[in-house]
Amino acid sequence: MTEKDMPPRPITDEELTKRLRAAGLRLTPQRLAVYRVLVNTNIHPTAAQIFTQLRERMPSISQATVYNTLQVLVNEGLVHEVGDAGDGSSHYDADITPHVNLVCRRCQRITDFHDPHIAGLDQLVARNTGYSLLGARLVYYGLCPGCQAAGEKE
Amino acid sequence: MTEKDMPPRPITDEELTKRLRAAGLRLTPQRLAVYRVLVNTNIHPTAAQIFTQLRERMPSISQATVYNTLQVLVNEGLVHEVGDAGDGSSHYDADITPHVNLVCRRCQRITDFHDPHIAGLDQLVARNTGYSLLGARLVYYGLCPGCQAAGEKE
DNA sequence: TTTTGTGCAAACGTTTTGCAATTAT
DNA sequence: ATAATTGCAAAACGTTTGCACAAAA
Repeated sequence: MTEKDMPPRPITDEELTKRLRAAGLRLTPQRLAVYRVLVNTNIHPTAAQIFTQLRERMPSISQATVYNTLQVLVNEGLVHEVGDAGDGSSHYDADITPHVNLVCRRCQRITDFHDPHIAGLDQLVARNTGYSLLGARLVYYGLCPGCQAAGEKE
Repeated sequence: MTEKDMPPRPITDEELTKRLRAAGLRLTPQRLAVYRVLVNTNIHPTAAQIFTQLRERMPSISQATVYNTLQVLVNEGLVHEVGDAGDGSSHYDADITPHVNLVCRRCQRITDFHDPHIAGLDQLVARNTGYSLLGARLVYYGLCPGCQAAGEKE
């Protein structure tokens, strides 16, 4: 078993708190909750999905707070905005390492693809364009393997 | 003078018509006009910008037609949707060759960056994810050289 | 105590839709 | 002829904002 197959060490609230503080943000229960949802999911949720999920355990939270908080987290670089996945609303990702997002046009699911070459692209762009880069949004659209198989049957 | 420095051969209506027909689309003056605007600009306009520009020479065109047409062109793969550039609306690009879009967070301008490695990334993703790819949206955010210089003065 | 964030509701701007008239094939 | 596209207006949708109150520093 190699390292990449190991289950990820769960990220503690302590760690998340540290990151929020390091970004110069005030620590509110809402902020921590939004960030925690995003860190512990792999579905790349929308603001509305985060709001719905949080409301169960935090019934007083408002939609505006979720939107505002996401804006703050994105501004501080703690979270990436993946953008629209074809459903009209923006999706978010707490994985801020260089990687590609894959959007399936059929099942609308978003997955990650990590590869060392992607950091290389970042460097290539920075070196050749003169931009000082603040972030990237690398998204491919297509049909995931499952939906390709399903498509053949119909 | 190398080929990449040569002025691009202007794209004729004939050529655009051929592409629309090849995609199985009916040829309407509105469709050709929207496509022509997109092919002949490098500003990666929004639907609203295209609408405003077209209205000068085609006063009867409606906003809905521009939106519908863009949807059709994107669906047929003739045009790429770059997405939101931080201004709340979606930008479009008639250059469908593999390339990166650079969005300046300060002046909001979008430019293209072409490099052979980008087609390589497409292949890498296709090979390693099992997706059948339909399109890509590769966007970097940052400060363009001009805005970096301007920023230092303020 | 001062500053920042929250929650609510209303507002905003972009994009989509229903439908009758028009146009492309 | 018939099937698709247009234009208009209205609607829908995601997102943002103003403001009074609450909470964090």
